[in-house]
Amino acid sequence: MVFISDRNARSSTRCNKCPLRRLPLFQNGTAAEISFIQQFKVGEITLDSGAAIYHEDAESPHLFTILDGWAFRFKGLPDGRRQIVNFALRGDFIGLQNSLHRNMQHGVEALTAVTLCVFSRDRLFELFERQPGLALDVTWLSSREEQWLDDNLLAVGRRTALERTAYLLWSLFVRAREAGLSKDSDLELPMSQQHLADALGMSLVHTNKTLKRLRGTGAIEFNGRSLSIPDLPRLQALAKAEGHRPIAKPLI
Amino acid sequence: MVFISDRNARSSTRCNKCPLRRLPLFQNGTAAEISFIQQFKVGEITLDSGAAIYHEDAESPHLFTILDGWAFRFKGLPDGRRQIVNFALRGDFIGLQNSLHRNMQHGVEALTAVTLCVFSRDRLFELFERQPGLALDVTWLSSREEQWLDDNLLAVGRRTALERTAYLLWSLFVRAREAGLSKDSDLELPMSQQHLADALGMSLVHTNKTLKRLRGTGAIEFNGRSLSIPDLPRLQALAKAEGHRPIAKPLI
DNA sequence: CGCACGATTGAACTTAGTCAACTGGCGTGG
DNA sequence: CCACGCCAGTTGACTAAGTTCAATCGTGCG
Repeated sequence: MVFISDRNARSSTRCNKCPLRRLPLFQNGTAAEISFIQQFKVGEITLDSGAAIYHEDAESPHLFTILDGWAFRFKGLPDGRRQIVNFALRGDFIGLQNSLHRNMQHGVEALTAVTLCVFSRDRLFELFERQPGLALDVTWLSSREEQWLDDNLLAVGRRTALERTAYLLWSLFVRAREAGLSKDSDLELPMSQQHLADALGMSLVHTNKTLKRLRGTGAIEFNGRSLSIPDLPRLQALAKAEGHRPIAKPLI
Repeated sequence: MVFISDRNARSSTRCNKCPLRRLPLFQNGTAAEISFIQQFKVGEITLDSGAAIYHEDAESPHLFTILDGWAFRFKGLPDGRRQIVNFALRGDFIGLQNSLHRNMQHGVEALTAVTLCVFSRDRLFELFERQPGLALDVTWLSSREEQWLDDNLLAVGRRTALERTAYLLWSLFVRAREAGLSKDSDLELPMSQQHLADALGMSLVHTNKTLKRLRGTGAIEFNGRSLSIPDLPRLQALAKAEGHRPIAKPLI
């Protein structure tokens, strides 16, 4: 499924020149760490929109960091119902679960064309042995992902449709802005309303109507896939979201 | 808040004699690892049912493994709505998020009286430096917790009330059985219907009615807090759950 | 006994899902 | 160029699911 690009064909991004690390969102990392990450990196891969990064029940020998593009993680029920569990964008590390657990039972799909840094699962233990700081970073990332899931679970389980939709758009905007993907209060979202519905745990029709209602509040403008948020605090209030404190995250 | 028992007052359980490790659910661990865990362990603490293990916004210097009893992890909205994000029982490691992230934003509460092994957050890095195998175990546990959250999110977002309730009881039973807490097909559950409702993302009334409907299918018997599952595969089918493959987990 | 608390039930109401039709943009083949 | 079909988005009407309100039941306990 996953095709690893030939490193000789086109040289992949050097970790010490990684464009992501320049963002304030990410920690600097020591020279030794960056050099280790470079060795840990097996190559780079580009996938088209809609391609499977992980299949829902296959095992994978790779871990990835998203260098560019959007993806989403999902789980499905046998009859086709699907829940998008989280979105992932550049800088996000994915695949820990798939690598650590035989039966991963969740899929990851490219939402746009994506470029991924590819790491070898087999060398993960080596990373833990030789770079305890990086190992702690991996764990940090894992536990932050867990926090996101907590947030999403709270949203899906206890927020009303309007709050939940506001929350999703608010959190996507905040994350995208940190990743340098927004211009002022504008953001180009890559997902269809069906994707949003699958993330919200609502039907497509109801998602559509809720978006309309949300537009009606004036908190957002949203036509096609262009989101604009004239009053972020108000959207946050509608979402009943707590303030967001930016923290520099590790980048692997 | 948290009171650490005096190790001199009453000797705490020795890790090399930990009663949990005898369960097939847990990996054996090498002598060196167990001895390190013993040093990592600061003490033991017993809390009454209803006590806060972590507050919803305080920072804590400790990590815990549940030695005995049940707890639950939850997140709340300002107006009092609450989502139980997961239940935890003996052998479960809790607090990684709270220790790694300043603003943890979720609480953990004792559901029954609980006994906890207490670890010092400050020594976590030492663990990563000196015991890469244990560090990987910590990460493994974290990513498995993440998988549970994925499952719960799928359940809350996409399963019907009946499926979702069946799923919750099924997964609680399977986990409790592995932890040696069930007798045959019987299990004493420690939580009220309000707890179940908060975990299911449903109202108390609807939870009650759904439980009645579920009893009506004959898949479960459930009076008071005694759950009995005469036909586990049928409950699993009602829950639209995939089979469960038992895997020995690390114990820290 | 009276009270507290969790469980249970019925009824009215609100929210969300389903079905079905329609719109508008965009690309392709005639 | 234009007709056509496709697909995502939009809308209304109807149905199903879930919440809220309110009352009742049962048990354990001071």
